[in-house]
Amino acid sequence: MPQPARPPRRVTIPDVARHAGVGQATAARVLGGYGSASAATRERVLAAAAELGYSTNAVARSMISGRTHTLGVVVADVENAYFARAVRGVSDVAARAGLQVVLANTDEDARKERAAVQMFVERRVDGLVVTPAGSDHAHLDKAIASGIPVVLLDRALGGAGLDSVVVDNRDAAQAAVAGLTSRGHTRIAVITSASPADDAAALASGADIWTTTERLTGYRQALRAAGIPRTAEIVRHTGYDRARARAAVLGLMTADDRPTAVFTTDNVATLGTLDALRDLDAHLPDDVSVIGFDDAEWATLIRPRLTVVSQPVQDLGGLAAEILLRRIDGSTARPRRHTLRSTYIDRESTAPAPATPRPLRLPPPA
Amino acid sequence: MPQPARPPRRVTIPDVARHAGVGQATAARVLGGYGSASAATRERVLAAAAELGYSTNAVARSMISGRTHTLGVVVADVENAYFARAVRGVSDVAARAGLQVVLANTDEDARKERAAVQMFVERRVDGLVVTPAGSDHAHLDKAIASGIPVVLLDRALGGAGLDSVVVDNRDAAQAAVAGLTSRGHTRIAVITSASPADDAAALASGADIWTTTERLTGYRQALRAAGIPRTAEIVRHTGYDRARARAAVLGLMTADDRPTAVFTTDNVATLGTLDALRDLDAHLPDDVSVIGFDDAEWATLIRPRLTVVSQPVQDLGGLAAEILLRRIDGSTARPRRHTLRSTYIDRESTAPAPATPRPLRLPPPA
DNA sequence: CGGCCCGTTGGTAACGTTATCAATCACCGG
DNA sequence: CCGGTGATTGATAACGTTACCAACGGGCCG
Repeated sequence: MPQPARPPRRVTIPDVARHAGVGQATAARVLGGYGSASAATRERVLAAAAELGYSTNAVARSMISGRTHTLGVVVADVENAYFARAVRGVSDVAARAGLQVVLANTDEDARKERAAVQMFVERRVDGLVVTPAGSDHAHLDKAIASGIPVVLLDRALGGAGLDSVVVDNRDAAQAAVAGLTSRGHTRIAVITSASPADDAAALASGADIWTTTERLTGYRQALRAAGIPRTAEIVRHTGYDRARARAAVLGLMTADDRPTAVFTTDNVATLGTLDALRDLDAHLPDDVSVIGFDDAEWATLIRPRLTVVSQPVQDLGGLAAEILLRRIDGSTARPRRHTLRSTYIDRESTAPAPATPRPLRLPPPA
Repeated sequence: MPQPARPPRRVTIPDVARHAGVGQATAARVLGGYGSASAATRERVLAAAAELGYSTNAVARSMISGRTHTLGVVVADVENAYFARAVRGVSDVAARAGLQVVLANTDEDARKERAAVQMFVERRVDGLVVTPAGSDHAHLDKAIASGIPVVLLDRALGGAGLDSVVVDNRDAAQAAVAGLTSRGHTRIAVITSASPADDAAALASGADIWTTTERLTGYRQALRAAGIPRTAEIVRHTGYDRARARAAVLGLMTADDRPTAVFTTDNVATLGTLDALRDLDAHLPDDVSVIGFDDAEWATLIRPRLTVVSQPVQDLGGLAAEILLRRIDGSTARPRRHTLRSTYIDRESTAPAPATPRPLRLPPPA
């Protein structure tokens, strides 16, 4: 009888109590591990429970305790290594506290995000980790209003009065790009998944909304600090799309006065950039220097090894979970932004700018 | 008031009913979307609900319906791209049916797996996708006995009478290795995460227990078919550990009569293998041919592009979810093993065996 | 020896839904 | 004008746990 024929009637506390010859409440106390019971009765109840194959109904327990021992996690896409690591970080800390993690993927779609958050509210998760896709946070406010603490991951949503866990995007990007300018690079391209609209908004308001716009700001600050004029900025918005990133770099590198360095603001952009440079037979780092944001398992596999800004992604997730646990415990500390340090890992993909950049051309298809 | 001061009393159906001036049952029918109600009352109730900010309590609903609209997924580690893709596959299909996914990582620890499964049973998930860490399945049988359908992912657990979703490991491995032997390779190493004990057991019994042992069997069959004696098999069991895989390949390649080809049975082994070959300054594919099991985003990034056996991992997860949905719907079809086809992607990392293999040495540290 | 405190025990009321069922009402055909 | 049919409505009983409270008995202090 390998798969369930029909949901068999489940053993409940009254069943166990009857079988053990004690009152319901007593059996409940023993099985629920609360209140008091003599050693003798405890043993009788436990024996009866084992004999009958009793298993706690966590749903009923949640119903009354108001706790589901569950954390909702809303990310763009678990398939992306970045989010996978973050989820793992949340999951580990949560598991240690006896909570489980429920997952939702949004694919950066604000509608899906709202639906997921609402579903989590209905499920009465104990806390919510969200990587917001849009700047609207009405749905998150509603969650909080209904008693569910929320922590933003990777993106801060300035002024929303929410806890958030992010890395020092601007400083890290600035330091990385400064390393490029100090080596004589003046034509430095940045490939980013930030949308042009967000970029423009950030630029106009002076306030950074997104992780990626923060990194762009860092890039711009570094250029300015090196005395490079604004007109020499080379920014390509390629969305969250490896092929578009490749195409953009291809275009950039085959034009006159091509960039001698590329800075990418996320892993997908990095992948697309390296695709293009490989296809162009570019020799890294002599022809082009590359710095990627976010480390990857393959970063040390390619030649030259990729220089990156490495983020403590798992810690980010872990910290988010810890903040949530504290809030669940009743903390009413003022919500704030928690910033973790990223580290610059200098490997082999940067070099001084070539005096006269070698022209790059796509070889004709064989 | 950014984070919840204190869990506010929640609006319930009786509240809405009172406010709308109708009976509880009527309000419940409207809000629950079942039974009948006149257009006028429906509107009144909905208005009252909106005004009061009512939100369904899914826990109470589950309590009575017996459905949690939740799937439990037990994997070794979401951080691993393979499992991340599988989880995504499950999640997508589940989401389309209105179910959410609860995640548990086991790190291949059978104890953690048992704990996770038990927790899922207590939570009354509607179904369970499990990547079993050990061959013991008592805990899974218990889940099924309690009415929760289970589908095994990636690993079949022969004879357990469970549904499982796997790829054609043996055939795919055999075909891949046969491609090597047909190109004149006779010294072909395999780097695997399978434990020596499991390998020996599989070899002795003739039955394959694990995905990885199946791939080993395919390797052995290919060698036999090519007339290569058993004594010429080169198998290294490196566990689930990139560094150990690297060390093993380092040892293998610097010995006399080194292998001219390496076949890896999983991505971690592939990574470690490529680490070693890069450190040895091996020239792929002339010095060594490499075939990896499981494709990766970086496989086309390295030079030469890596030849792999590609698995439809996301489909694997999706199919597992579909089977579960059918079982939840009441299907009592005989449990069986569902095998999906993997595809051999011939890229650039294989070549004919060199007549006289160039000796490989680790360059002295600079 | 009486009064009191405390560990133990069991009955029963929550928790917030859905399920069941009887009652009511309007409408229709005969 | 009456019996019947079907839609609409509301009271009330589940679901399986934990919370609450009163009752009981033994030991200890005064």
